[in-house]
Amino acid sequence: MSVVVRFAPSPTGFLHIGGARTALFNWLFARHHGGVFRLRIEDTDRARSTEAAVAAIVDGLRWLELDWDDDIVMQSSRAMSHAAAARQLLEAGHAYRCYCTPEELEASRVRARAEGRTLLYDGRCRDLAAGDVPAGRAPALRLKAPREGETVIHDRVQGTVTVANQQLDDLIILRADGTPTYNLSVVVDDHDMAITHVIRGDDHLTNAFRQTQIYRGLGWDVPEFAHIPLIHGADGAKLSKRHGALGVDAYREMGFLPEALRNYLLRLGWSHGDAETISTREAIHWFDLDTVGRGPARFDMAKLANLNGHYIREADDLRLARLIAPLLERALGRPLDDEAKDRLVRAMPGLKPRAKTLPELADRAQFYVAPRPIPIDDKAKAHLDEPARELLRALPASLASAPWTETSLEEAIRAAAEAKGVKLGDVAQPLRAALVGATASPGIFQVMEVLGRAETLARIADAAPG
RNA sequence: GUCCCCUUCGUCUAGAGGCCCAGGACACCGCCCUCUCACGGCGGCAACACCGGUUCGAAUCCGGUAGGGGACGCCA
Repeated sequence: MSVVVRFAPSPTGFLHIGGARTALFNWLFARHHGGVFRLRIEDTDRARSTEAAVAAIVDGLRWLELDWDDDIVMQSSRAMSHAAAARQLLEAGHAYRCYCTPEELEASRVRARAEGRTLLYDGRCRDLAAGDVPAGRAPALRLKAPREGETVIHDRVQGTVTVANQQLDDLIILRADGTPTYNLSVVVDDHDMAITHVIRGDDHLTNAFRQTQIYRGLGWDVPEFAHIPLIHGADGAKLSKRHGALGVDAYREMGFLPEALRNYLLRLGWSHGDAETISTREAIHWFDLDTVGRGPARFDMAKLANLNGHYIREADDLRLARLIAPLLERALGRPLDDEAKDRLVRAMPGLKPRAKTLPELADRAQFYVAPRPIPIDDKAKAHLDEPARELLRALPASLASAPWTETSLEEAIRAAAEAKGVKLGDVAQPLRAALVGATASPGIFQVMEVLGRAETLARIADAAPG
């Protein structure tokens, strides 16, 4: 059987991190099985759905490089099919009209809660006699759910889960205004889109039972379900929007690479032996539902940062230079010229192992492209006392005949230090202070090579005039 | 309240009766490398929620307890 899966977010905000993981799992499952990954926007809540949110979701998926197949399906465009299914259910006797008002229903829920009773709908409109139908009220349509027996789902992640039908009430499938509700829309759309596997968050597990009843009422095959555990915050509570869950755009702005976020999300609730850094190729090759864990996982920013550091080190120099250029331009308040951009690319090998995020990388790179005289922080200034400046003033002469490469510069400066009877560090730290303006940086000889002879000598002269 | 699910180091996890007085990764600590800071290498700290049972033998199977989570909308 060929696999067809979907990611079906509701456009009420950004693509949050839990949704991103759901999308990733669906995408990996489809790619692993050579199947189809579709995107459906569940925009039937007209009040809360926005076009901006649709754009944010699409942007988020694109940034994560989770490409979908076929056109995006807007759920709102499928109202006719939903209504037809509702009609079919009504005609087959699997649904009935309910005249209770939302206010009445809410009131009985409040009462039930206060009295410690079940909050389920009691089905009072199920067998309404024609004479008892309230006049002038538009009815909602409810599913006539089985009252006895049990409903069982065979979940690819959660296993076989059974619920007594007494625990499942008659859910509304069509609102009084004729629009379909979530559970009906999902079933009809998944059926029409030929979805074979429904992979979604754990919070939908109870919906799976109700949806199973709808499938049965419609006489359709039930797809396979896989309910993956939710991601929790550091405090162990559900990582929800109101709990400060962030959108993937926020992670992007924090300077995480998409491949790092993908790898991190993948390892949350899924594993392949001891594998930690997993390429997308490997992920597609290895991923399957049966190895997804059952317990919720807590989000750990430190581990994400570590993984991001790994992917920064692996990333292409030009790509990284392009990613941080805008950050540097903002910090410097002016555009970078070609020489500066080129310097950034050549500096990247030395910069990469020293940053875990893009802003950090930009920060560490700034001295390479800052205009002279470069600012020197207090700790660096401490390395520029008079004896140190004296050492610096002698350097240009020692460097005069050295080819401007990292290795020859190192040779020349080591020789100069030895001749003066000082340790290499006694020269290197003042030099670092002069060239970088700070006490930490990539190897100082590499810094010199990247800066070039003219810029290096000029910065030395700035720090040790005379 | 009712129903469902979950429970291995602080965190993510390996583990599917003997390979486990529990392995890896992050974080933390120490050492090494070293011109600084990182990276890297080496080492350390640290967990089978609890109680019963089954078995020659249990992290792994069964039961209970405790804790955590999710769901109960004319939201999705």
